[in-house]
Amino acid sequence: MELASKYNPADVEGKWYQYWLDNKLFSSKPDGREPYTVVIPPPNVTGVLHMGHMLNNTIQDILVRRARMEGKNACWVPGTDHASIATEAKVVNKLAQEGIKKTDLTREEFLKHAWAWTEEHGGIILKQLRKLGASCDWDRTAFTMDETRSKSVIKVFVDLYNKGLIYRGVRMVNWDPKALTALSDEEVIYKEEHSKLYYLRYYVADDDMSGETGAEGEVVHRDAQGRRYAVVATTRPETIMGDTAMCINPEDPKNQWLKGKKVIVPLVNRVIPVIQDSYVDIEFGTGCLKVTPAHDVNDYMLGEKYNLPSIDIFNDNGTLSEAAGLYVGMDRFDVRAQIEKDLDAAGLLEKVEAYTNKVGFSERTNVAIEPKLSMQWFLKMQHFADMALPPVMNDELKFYPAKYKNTYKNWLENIKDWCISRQLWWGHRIPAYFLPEGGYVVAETPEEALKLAQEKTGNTALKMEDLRQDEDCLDTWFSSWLWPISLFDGINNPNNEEINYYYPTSDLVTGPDIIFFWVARMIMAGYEYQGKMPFKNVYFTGIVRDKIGRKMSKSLGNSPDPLELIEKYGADGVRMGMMLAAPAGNDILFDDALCEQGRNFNNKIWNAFRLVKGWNVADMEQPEYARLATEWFGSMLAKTAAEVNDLFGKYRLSEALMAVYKLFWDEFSSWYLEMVKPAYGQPIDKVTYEKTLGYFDSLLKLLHPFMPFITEELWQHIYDRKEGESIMVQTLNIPAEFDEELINRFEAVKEVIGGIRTIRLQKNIAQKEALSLEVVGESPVAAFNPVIEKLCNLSAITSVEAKSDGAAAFMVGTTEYAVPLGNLINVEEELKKLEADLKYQEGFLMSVMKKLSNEKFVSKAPANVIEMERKKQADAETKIAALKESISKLK
RNA sequence: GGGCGUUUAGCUCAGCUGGUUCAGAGCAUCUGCCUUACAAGCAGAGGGUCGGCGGUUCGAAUCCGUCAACGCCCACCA
Repeated sequence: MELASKYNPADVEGKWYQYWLDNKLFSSKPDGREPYTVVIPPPNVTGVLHMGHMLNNTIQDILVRRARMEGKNACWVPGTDHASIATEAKVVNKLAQEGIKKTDLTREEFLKHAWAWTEEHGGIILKQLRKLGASCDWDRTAFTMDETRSKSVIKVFVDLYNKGLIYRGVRMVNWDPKALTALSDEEVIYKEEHSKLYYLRYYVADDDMSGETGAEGEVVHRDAQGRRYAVVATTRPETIMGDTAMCINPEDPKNQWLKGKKVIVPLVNRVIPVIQDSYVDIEFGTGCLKVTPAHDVNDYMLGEKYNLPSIDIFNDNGTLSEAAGLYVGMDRFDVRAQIEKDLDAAGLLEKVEAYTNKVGFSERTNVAIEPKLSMQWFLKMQHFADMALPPVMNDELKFYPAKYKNTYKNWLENIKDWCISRQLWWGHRIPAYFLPEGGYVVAETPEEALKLAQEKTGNTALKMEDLRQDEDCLDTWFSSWLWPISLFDGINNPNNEEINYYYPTSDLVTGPDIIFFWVARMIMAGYEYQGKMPFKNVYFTGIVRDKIGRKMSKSLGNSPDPLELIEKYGADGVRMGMMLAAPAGNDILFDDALCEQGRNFNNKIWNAFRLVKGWNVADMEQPEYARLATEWFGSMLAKTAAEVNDLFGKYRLSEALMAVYKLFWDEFSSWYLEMVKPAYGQPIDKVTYEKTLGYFDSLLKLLHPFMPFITEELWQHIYDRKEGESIMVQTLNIPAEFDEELINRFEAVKEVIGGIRTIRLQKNIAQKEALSLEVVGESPVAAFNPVIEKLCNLSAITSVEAKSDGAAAFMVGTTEYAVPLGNLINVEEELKKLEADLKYQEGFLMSVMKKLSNEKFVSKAPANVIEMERKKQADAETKIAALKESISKLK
């Protein structure tokens, strides 16, 4: 086989992915093996792959492939999310470009467009995941709005309604004036905004102009005519048309004079009462608060408490309604600008200050949220929170990293009811049916609804057409929270074979940004509908940032196109690049250079393979150096495999990868292969060759979860494989035992070899020129002499009483080694080096002695620590003696 | 305003319940090599008073206190 000196991913990736598909290697069916299940966090159906997906799915694939190679029945279920609000927004935009307004369409017409859009753009992202090597069972591909999932959602809604956990009511909700829908609290993002604080004059109604100076501490404002007024500070002057009261703190000395008064809303000229409540902060602004029950959560609360009228001055799209009386039809922000001018002109604006406050924005449309009173459906959450908190806190269900337990706890302990209705069409329509004479019924199908309606009203003549189904649909997350169950049809078909086998799933890999949206709610649904946790472990990935720490975003243009990266570095290279930078829970600072490192590693593996496959095998005895090498590497491999195993158990994937990387590059390529490599043109013995292939095979298996493509390619060529065989379904069968002692001894051998190499480098002696090595006394690693001779091109290693004159010496442990160099040696340089070493050793000895002569140390420190110090002392003394001797000899 | 986390080499990070020369790894840098697997490589080397201060201890990167910087989450101050 002819092999290029560079690995070309494009030649192999497509081929092997197709091979895996053709041989159904990703598919999983329940059987007698232990299941390993992962459900994908479903990406938006019309989304495209970005770096966050790359990271997330690389991790999932690594875990899944690893589990598969551990002999488990691995099942990774893919799918997409209908992403109600995001997709509807896209469709609305697209229609708008074609000159079609959503409001001109019927629900059915709009949904037709939405489905067409979904079919056109849907699933692209899943195709892209294949390029990455994702080993999903594609036959199971699901969609949150496909038939099975939709039925599950409706069934759950009805069930929860019947359990009394879902209710309908008018509440203050987060209103998105662009998407024209209510949002849950979690969908609102608060951002700091530089705005203004407006101080407005509220004149006292029917003022008798009394109280000339006011009482102690009172602050009474008067205009030029002597009329009294209160000053109210607000960030939202455009809402004054909705004012139905002014509120002061009864304890506020400044405003005592306002008690029992009525004031006039500026411009509007409506007379409103002054109420008193301790909610008002005396210190803030003037201590006077305008109360707009329809447009502020706190004001709403005051309105309820004091039975104030509520005037909704906004239309759903954020323009002012007829009820406002002024500025009707204008946008809320235009009104703010205009009303400032008008108030000023009317002499009703006391002053304006710069002010920074937090404003809620819609997560999806990024417009400022308008608190709005409206009729919505809610899910009571306390019941769910009570179930979902303990298993996480007591680590039955583990979070990696564990710090997110705190976040989780905090949310659950302050849980609020979940607003689950959305004023959208793209989604699961709420199965509530309104009766002609008022009231409603909730049922899974219109037929059942009719039956219920007839029962409820006692009117058997009631027809289907008389019922009107609720127009709203459900929050997207109301379907996602069932994902681990609904994927196995556990809602519609409880206790079926699949749900019993695959549930609870094993690992969930997702971002901490959706811990409330999704993770927490899946845990709730899991306990409610399966009585069990939905997954055993949650691995929270970090956020992918660019190399200087900025979030990747379209507007910054700092987000690379994953597919271009794959083209440039190969899927394996990109996967490795992602993993090198991604310790669990830390944000990852992504840099192309990391993919380059991944690509280089691929190339290294490729070339090691070229070397090994290029050898000619001869029937000859195994040389001692090769025997030693194989023995050592066998241990090294086993040890690293155990380490990797441990790291996987802790979800420290980047460290696991690094361990394998070093094993392959340093131990296998730089040490092992160099040791067993026959001289140019010479054959290799059969035993060593077979061992080497075996090691290579093991290494490929260890690497496969991280780099599926190149490992498959080489695994297929390392031996002759049958059609249908694949590395991905092999089991990792690396022996568990290893000889730690052997590994340690070999570390000393490496030091000896390093010492000789350093001498060669310093003296500029070519590798071709053979040297000899003297060991003063017995070498503790004498058994490895054949290896040292080979790697250092030594003609001999001899044991001597005293090293010869003109030898460059070095120490490994307490043993001294020397390379005779004849006249090549530079006495002065050598002395300098030895003296520097001596100085260090003496200093070190001094610090050890200081400890040992400290009575408190000797009396309080544990015996083994003292023992260690004594050994340090002895070793240092030996070294010092040897160094001194070398120095005196040179002199 | 509350809570959590981070701070170790130029960069990204590891150092678990204090004690093997514990100050580490990868990358980057520097030096020497186109040695017939690989220059996307090989062989070497340099580089940090472990954020500051104080304390506990025979002994602190590690434990405690405090300060600082940064990051994240939660919260109704108009």
